[in-house]
Amino acid sequence: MYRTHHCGELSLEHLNQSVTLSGWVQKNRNKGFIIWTDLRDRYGITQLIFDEERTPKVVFEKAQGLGREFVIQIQGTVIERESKNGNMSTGDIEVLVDNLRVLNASKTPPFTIEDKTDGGEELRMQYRYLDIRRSAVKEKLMFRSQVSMAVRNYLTEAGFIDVETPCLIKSTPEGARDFVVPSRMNEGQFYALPQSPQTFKQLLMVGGMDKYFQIVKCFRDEDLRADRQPEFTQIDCEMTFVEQEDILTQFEGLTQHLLKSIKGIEPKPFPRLSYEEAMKTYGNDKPDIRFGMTFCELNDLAQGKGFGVFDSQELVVGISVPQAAEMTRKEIDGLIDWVKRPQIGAKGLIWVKCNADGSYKSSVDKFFNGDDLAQWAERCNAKSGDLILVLSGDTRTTRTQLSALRMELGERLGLRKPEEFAPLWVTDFPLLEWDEESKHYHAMHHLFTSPKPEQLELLKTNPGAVKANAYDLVLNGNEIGGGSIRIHDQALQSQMFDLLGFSKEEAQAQFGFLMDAFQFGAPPHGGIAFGLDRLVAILGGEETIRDFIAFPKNNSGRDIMIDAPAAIDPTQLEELSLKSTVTH
RNA sequence: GGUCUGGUAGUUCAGUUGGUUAGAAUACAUGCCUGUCACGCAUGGGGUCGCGGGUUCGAGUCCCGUCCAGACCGCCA
Repeated sequence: MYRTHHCGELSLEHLNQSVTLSGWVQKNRNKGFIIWTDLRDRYGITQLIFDEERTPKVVFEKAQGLGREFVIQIQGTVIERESKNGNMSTGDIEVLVDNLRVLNASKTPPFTIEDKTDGGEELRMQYRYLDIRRSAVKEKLMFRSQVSMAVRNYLTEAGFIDVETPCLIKSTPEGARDFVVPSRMNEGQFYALPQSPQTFKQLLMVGGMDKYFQIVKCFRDEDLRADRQPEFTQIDCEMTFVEQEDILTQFEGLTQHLLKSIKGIEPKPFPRLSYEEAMKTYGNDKPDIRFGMTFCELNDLAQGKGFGVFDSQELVVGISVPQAAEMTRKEIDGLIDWVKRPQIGAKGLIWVKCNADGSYKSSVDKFFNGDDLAQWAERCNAKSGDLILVLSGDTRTTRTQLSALRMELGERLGLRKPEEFAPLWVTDFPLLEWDEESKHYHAMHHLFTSPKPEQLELLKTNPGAVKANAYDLVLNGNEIGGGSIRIHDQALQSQMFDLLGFSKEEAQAQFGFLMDAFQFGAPPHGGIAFGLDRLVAILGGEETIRDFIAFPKNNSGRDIMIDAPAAIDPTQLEELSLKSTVTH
């Protein structure tokens, strides 16, 4: 038997008991006459003691040879410490070792296995198995397991059935690029890995499963970010005989359950914003509503006063930054440079200081007098001591730019508090978006999203104005879930494919199976999918998902531990009917 | 596809206007140490300054290219 106890459980209750422990050597403190060894496993750390007088000589000598990360098994007696350590749960006791067995030696690890490791990102990824020994990573993985179990429990309780859908499916146009897998048995043909199990879950509804969920890997071959991996996990859900309201209620319930069971937050109804309101108020369809600085449009106040920059623009819009009037000229110039960076791309930034004495000082004093600026301040709900920042330009771009500025300032001013959670629904997304490049509409959510039923006529005359029964769940400025009521009518689905630029033949070839299914009594249905990695990271108070994934890929989509992707053997290529493109 | 930041000891980093033998901390090794827990003290080993080219009497430092990593924009229905 390798152990009678783990390394996190011994206390004064176990005094004088003989115990067997196994684990990793965290650290040796060798004082010559006495050696303390911290023994670590998943559960904690227990201090071992090797003593010149009390430990058998052979064992004491063997202990001299222990290095960091050696795997050992010891047998010994639990004794009370002479000097206790209040900082650790096992700090009252130590184990006086009688017997020591080295189960496996270890090379010196390339970085320290500690909470505050000295290891850089790349090194930690290369030796991820060592990184996982650190409580920082280990606890994130355990946290993820906790969230995922809470999701399963809630959905199972609510009558959802967990069904697995295939990973080897068919490549589809629209949306993200697919990862493809060559088929050996079908020469020249390829499977694709699913970007989501979308069509399958709809077919499960046609199959009468009523309520489905799956915690499932999805794959998208697109560029990565701190919150984006090429393979990621979705909580994928679908329900039959539901309207939008039913879905929102059900999954607001799930999210509240998670907030309550994981973070102890009492449930409150989630605010709802239409897409239009979100764009107008926050310039963003995934607003962080933990802080204010909402947009105030100033066109009527700022135009026609002789300031040419404003007069010619579609939108003049500002935010009021609380208590920022004290900013120095240099700091404000810093902000101006920040919005002028290519990533943001603003031409400039107008500022108005609302001074404590009630006066105003702005970068456009030549064009606007105190009364004008007072009106701006009133519109922006700016109080004395606040700083108003104004951008102008075409509506879409300007909103995006001001939103980026708002988020940056929220970050800098410490308003994006990780332990505060502000969920909301964003609803009434446009069904379609015009794409200049391809000269046709593409689906804003996805191909199977239902238009608002009352707007079916509008679909024929002005498709761009049609709203969808689509909704996103937003948490702290991140989209953590999105879904829609689906089309279940073959004719309407066909009309959509048409609008999206599919020919009848293409639609039949790509989605014939779905159109067929719709002709055999497809029920009304809808659903939602949550990004589990993101959800877990945000609940954990972070926005980088990487450490919540056991073996993540790097920025370039590589797994540097196993060194994938990699070239494959020419014979393997031949077997797959693929020609080698590598020339030697 | 693009923008920005970085690459110097096992590791994390410092390195001035270009100038002698490239430093610190930590890790590692050896010795000492009668209660450590970030133990302490002493000694020691450890460097192709990412790679290639250029400027210069002289390059870790300046220039060009390239590779790698990270953040972001595009992209991600």
